[in-house]
Amino acid sequence: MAATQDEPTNSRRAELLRIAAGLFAEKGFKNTTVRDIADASGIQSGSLYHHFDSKESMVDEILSSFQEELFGSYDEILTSTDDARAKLERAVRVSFEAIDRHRHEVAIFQNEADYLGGFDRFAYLAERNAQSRAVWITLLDDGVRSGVLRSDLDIELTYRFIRDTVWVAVRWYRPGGSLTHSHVADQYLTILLDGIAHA
Amino acid sequence: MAATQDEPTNSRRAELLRIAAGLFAEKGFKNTTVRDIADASGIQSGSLYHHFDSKESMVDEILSSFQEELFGSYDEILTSTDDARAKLERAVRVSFEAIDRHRHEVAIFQNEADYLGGFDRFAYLAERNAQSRAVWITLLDDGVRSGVLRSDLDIELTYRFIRDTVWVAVRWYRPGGSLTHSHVADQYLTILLDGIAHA
DNA sequence: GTCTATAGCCTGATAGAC
DNA sequence: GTCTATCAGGCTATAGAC
Repeated sequence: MAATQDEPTNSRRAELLRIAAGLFAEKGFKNTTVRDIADASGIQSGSLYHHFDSKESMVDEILSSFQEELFGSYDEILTSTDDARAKLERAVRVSFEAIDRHRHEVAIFQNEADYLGGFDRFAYLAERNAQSRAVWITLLDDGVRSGVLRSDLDIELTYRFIRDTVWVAVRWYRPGGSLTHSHVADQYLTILLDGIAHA
Repeated sequence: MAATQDEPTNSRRAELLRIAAGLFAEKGFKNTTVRDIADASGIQSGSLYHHFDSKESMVDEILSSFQEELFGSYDEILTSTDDARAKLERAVRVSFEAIDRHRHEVAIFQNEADYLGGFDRFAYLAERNAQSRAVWITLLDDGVRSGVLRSDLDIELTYRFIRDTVWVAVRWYRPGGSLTHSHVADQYLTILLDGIAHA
């Protein structure tokens, strides 16, 4: 996992990571060259290595700091005193919010986790995946137990459907467009909880 | 779009495409080298060029022939005399069946369509995307009009949720595993139509 | 902190022998 | 139809000047 630095001379570094994240999200990690990143930053490729060890270090820092923030939000929900349905709704809303605020990071994780996960350095991605599964399964189990959710659900499949549908929205959601993240979350929760069939 | 050849001396070509499709699906198109494909086929990389013009031609042939088959199935559903709900269910089932029978092709389309779509040669991918949207929007509109589906749905968002959730299953579905494609389709249709909340 | 220059490797594709 | 050998270009990363 990447080291988190303090803030003094940090702004240039952060700016470069922001630019790299946009390119990684748009074109893919392997498909983005250090020259692409340098061009977009207005410097030469060699100069990037004054700031970062390697291209891998860049994506590592992008992903690990994002994950830290996201799982902080999940933990807050799990330890709250809300009922099962409210927790589930909050988890969905927090996820769409993350897409709104960190779409590059989400896209990179969605597209590259499988590939990067093959390297020792990125083993934490698989751990985060397991942690995320644990969060959703807990929420769903609580929902069924408390009678908020139908008891005939295949919990594992339901988890996969929710996870996939929520995160894959990063492919088309654009912050600042005509759709707000909360409208998308509203519509999604309506469909998820009550279905699309006429009652 | 790639030329479709007749069947006489075709089996070696088809075998090589099958191997390439597996690698493209697993590691990504850009990330799979012609040497990878050659190694997996037990030949040298130079020999591949006796069968194919380029790596691009290989993925072109893989994708275009798959799309042809898939859209044939959609057309059958659209022109059938089923009612709106049955058509929607059939479209979902046909899609999960496609994941079962052609998961490499589906995975490649899901992962690479954005990147490949940038080349003239792959412009048909965007057309197929628009065609697919037209199919689903038609089915949903018919559903609302005939009273089978709720009238307060945001049709465009509903379409995206269905499309995404169905196709993204290719990331975890494995043919021959403990889950059958029809079980997955059943569970998915239950959630989609009636929701996960206790009635 | 950025530049120029380049090492060392991997890539897609070609040419000609068998 | 497959092999060997190779070209030309692109890649990450490094070294040293400024």
